[in-house]
Amino acid sequence: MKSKVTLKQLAKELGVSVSTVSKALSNSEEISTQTKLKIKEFATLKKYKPNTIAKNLKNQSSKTIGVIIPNILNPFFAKVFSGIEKRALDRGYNIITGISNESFEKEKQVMELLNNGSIDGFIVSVAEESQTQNKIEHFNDAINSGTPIVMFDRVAKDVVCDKVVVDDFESAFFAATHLINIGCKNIAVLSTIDGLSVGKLRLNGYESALENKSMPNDVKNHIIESDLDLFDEKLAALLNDKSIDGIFAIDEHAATMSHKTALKKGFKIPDQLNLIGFADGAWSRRLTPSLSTVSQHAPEIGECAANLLIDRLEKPFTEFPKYETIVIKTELRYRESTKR
Amino acid sequence: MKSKVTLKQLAKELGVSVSTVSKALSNSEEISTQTKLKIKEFATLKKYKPNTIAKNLKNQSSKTIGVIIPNILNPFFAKVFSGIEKRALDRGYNIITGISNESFEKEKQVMELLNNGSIDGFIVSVAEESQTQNKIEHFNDAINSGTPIVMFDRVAKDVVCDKVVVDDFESAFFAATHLINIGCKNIAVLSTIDGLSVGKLRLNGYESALENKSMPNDVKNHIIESDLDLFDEKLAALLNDKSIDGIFAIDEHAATMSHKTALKKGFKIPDQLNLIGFADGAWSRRLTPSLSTVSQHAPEIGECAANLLIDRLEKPFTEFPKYETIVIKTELRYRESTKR
DNA sequence: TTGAAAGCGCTAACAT
DNA sequence: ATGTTAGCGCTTTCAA
Repeated sequence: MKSKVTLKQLAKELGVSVSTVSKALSNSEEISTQTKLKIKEFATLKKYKPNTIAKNLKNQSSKTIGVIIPNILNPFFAKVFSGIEKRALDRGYNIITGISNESFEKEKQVMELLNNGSIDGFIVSVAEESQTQNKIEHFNDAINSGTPIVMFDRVAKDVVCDKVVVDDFESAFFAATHLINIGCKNIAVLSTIDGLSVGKLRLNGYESALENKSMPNDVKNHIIESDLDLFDEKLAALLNDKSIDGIFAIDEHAATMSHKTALKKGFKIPDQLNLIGFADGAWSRRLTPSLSTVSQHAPEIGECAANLLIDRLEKPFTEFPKYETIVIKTELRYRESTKR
Repeated sequence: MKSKVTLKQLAKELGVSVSTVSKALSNSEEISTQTKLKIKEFATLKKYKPNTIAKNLKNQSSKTIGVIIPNILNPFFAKVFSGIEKRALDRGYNIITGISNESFEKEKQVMELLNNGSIDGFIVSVAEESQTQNKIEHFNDAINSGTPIVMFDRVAKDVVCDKVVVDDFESAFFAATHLINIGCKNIAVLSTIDGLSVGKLRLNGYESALENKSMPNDVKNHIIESDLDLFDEKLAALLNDKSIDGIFAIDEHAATMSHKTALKKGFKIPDQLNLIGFADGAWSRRLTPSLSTVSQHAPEIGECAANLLIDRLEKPFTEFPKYETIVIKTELRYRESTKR
């Protein structure tokens, strides 16, 4: 049953030394063509598979990347994850996954668990708790122990490492400007993620857009509330005001709930009310009317992060580390929830 | 920078032997309390972390599970995945992830890549291509090489291993019966996954429900079409028939599209048309009206699969392997798309 | 061209 | 109570 063939066994059965087999299989010049041939044939016959763990121990590297994300059910992270996986596999790396569930403790626990030879580097999107409380020692610990980190989307500004982000400010600015351009006079902005860096940036982008167009930035049109039940209540109250003609939703929950609540309150979308949200899931297309969104090119973010990390891993240590922050452009997807 | 402390270093600096340090850190009875204390203190001071790779090589086990899923963007798989991750972490295992993208080649490639000591066992949901073409050698290869597999949801019936499935037949039977009970006379059934085992079972369940209630099983009300564009066309054509008063959607695409198309065609849901679909994503709640679904308890499936695998891994080889197939019960979630 | 031997970091049986 | 030694599977220098 357990058949695991080793170099040693091959060597014994062939009557040669272990090192000869090793060299032959790695196509070394030192070995004669015939022995190489013979050994290789025998190895395939025996279904020999080199044991990666042993190889890794030898090389002091695992060819594995630890990916730590807050929540795999969030389609944005799921998409980034696929991007990472794809790129990593292409470049010969495996992915070990940890899900922080937005918890600092879990994030820290998983990172410590993995940072012991299991992985060569981390790709991380910071847990909400770590970000709001600015807990970053565990990141610095990893970096100081020689394990590079690439952060994406939710980035800790005080950690010095490579980063991949989206132009949150600009895309919010652009989206809000679009609402103004199609004629909205009374735009509401909704956020349940003001604790996160990206949430703040998006809100700022919205405010700048209003200012830029000399529109009043009326705080009664703001719902900034991270308690989701409370958020839903406030939203229902706000939408009793039928003069609201535009909504900019900064996160998925806000986008979903404003779509649902507006329909329930009898708004015609997009005739009376135009709706744009930050969203990545397929569900934004599935809604009726479908939702216009700011798309973050999640798969590219993942591929980019994987490239950054692997580049750094494969760069000799002598080269001076210049950390980069790469900004991925977003795209406004015009669907049925906004007027043309 | 690269600080990686080893047992050897600790031993040297403390002037004791490597094995003393090893034993002390693993709290061996053999070592005196004071030396243990001294060594432990020093180890924490030096931030010693045992190298898992070395430990794994020694133990001939990696405490890692390879999870191969067709598509992480599918919320069902994402949920199962979280379940696996949660359970595995609790039981001290890591997860290495491979995404097959429904491709047989990729599935095979990833499995071969990992089955070399990197992982102790696999949890797999079979790629569509492997399932439709019944390609299963790569599974048997893994099993024969001593690596156990647990399959979930999409299961290869000819592979002998532990399995976790949902009672697809019964849940479809139950859902269709519910449609009949609330008064539907002219029910359509929609599937884009008739190539998959689960698709066939669900269709059978639907048919049995009709038969059981002596309803005509009219094939013109069937759309069984895996080409999605073609499916959408056929669906639009079908819904010109305003006498359709119930839809049973066997997969996510069918559920989504029937909701969207029915609204577009002017059906009042649920007054004129009752809709039930197999679905797991949060999006089914987000639709207006929200979608009644057959929920598959995805996280439990994941936890169950992880438990099965780890149980088998930790069972001594002497015990005779009795393979199990565990059936997880589904649940019908009544939402706004069906009459009460 | 081939083989012997050391070593990656750790554990554990076996001395002392 | 502590140390010596061998070995997990592989690579790689060095010797033959």
